[in-house]
Amino acid sequence: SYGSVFTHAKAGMENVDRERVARVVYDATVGTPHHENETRKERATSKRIAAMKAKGQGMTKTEWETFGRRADERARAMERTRSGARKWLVVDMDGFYAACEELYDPALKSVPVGVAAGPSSVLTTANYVARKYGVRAAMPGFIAKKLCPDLVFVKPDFKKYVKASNESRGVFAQYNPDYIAGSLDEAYIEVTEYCEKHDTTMEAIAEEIRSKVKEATGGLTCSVGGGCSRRLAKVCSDFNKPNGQYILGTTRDDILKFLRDLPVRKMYGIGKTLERILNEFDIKTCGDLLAKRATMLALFTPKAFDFLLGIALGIGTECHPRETPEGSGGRKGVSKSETFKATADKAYLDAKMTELATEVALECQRLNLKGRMVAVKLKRSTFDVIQRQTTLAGPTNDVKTIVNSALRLMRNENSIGANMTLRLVGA
DNA sequence: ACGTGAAGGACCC
DNA sequence: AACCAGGGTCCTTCATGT
Repeated sequence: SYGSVFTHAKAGMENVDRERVARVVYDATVGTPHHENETRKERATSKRIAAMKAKGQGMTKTEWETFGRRADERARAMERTRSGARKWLVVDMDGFYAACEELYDPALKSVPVGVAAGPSSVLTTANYVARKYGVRAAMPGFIAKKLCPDLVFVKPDFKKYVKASNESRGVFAQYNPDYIAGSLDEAYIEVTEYCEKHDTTMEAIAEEIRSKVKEATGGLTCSVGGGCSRRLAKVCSDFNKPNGQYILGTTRDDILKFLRDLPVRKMYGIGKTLERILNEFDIKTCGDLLAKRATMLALFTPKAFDFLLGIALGIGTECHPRETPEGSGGRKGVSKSETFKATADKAYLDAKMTELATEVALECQRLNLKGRMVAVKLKRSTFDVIQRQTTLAGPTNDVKTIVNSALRLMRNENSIGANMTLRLVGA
């Protein structure tokens, strides 16, 4: 199953020869430390699946019936919270970084483009020409080059992206200044009040936003999804990508029909691993998820069950995160990390860690934030990650305190495992 | 039984 | 020949103390 990250459907990749992509990825990576590490993680997942299956098989018929009744009860309880009253739009820019680069150099439009820091680092974005070859975001440059030898690499230039992002945000603010910026290229906008006040619809606003964003950015396109919750709007934003929109109805019937055949992998929060686990229990779509709710309740943790049931029913995330206790806090952390040619040189690693920890402290000062905990992240040449953390006496953003804590945490590890060869450090 | 800190991971863009 | 980011959030598990 290795490589499934790069073969699952993504906008603009419908006609890609997935077999070929899988083969090229495999041939290019088999035997590398990264591949070994992926295999290790897959084995851990296999073990987890085996434990879940054993637990399921060990349960009696009576126990299963109890889980069935309780799962039904949870579903009924969740149903009671269903409300189609809110109207959410999600705007997602199409191939954002690549599209920004094309704006400055239109010649790029007709050639395959990958935006990456270097030809061997991972792509942050691929334009739609490149996607035809199976090239996509998160793919290492050297594999992308194998799939598409003519691929043109462009280094990311965040000034361009911030500018375009601000231009698009000016449009979002017209509909709700309290929009949620998911990232530079994505926003959640609640338009319930706007629709009410201006007697309009999500469809009409989505059209407006798409044309205004194109205007404001000088030609960038975006896709818009709409629905009665952030979750549903988000999944809809991908439905007619690129340069399209899809507004889902807000009745229970509309939602369940939509979800019935929707692959679970499309939902925010379900990635490669969870997809694999669910597949093992014959769950491919959100409809399957609903049907197998008793299994979910029996085998997943309570939080995970609630999350999955919410997906299956299309309930949850109707409100702004600030309306919930958990979401009301601000920034949780500040970090800096860097990958380099793997080395065991202690002087080099110390210098790197000092540099990064200093940047973190300065960034905290700039943001007027203080931290109660310092953590370091070390990635070995074998790609396994070591994290070490320490709680401070009190909140601080003092450079010396943060640098010394980070160095102490790293040196501690270095003295235990002789010859630790690292390819990344971070604080 | 429960809160808390630490470590590891999954996931998102 | 070798080459797989960097910024985040959240959850789970385990050890530990009360």
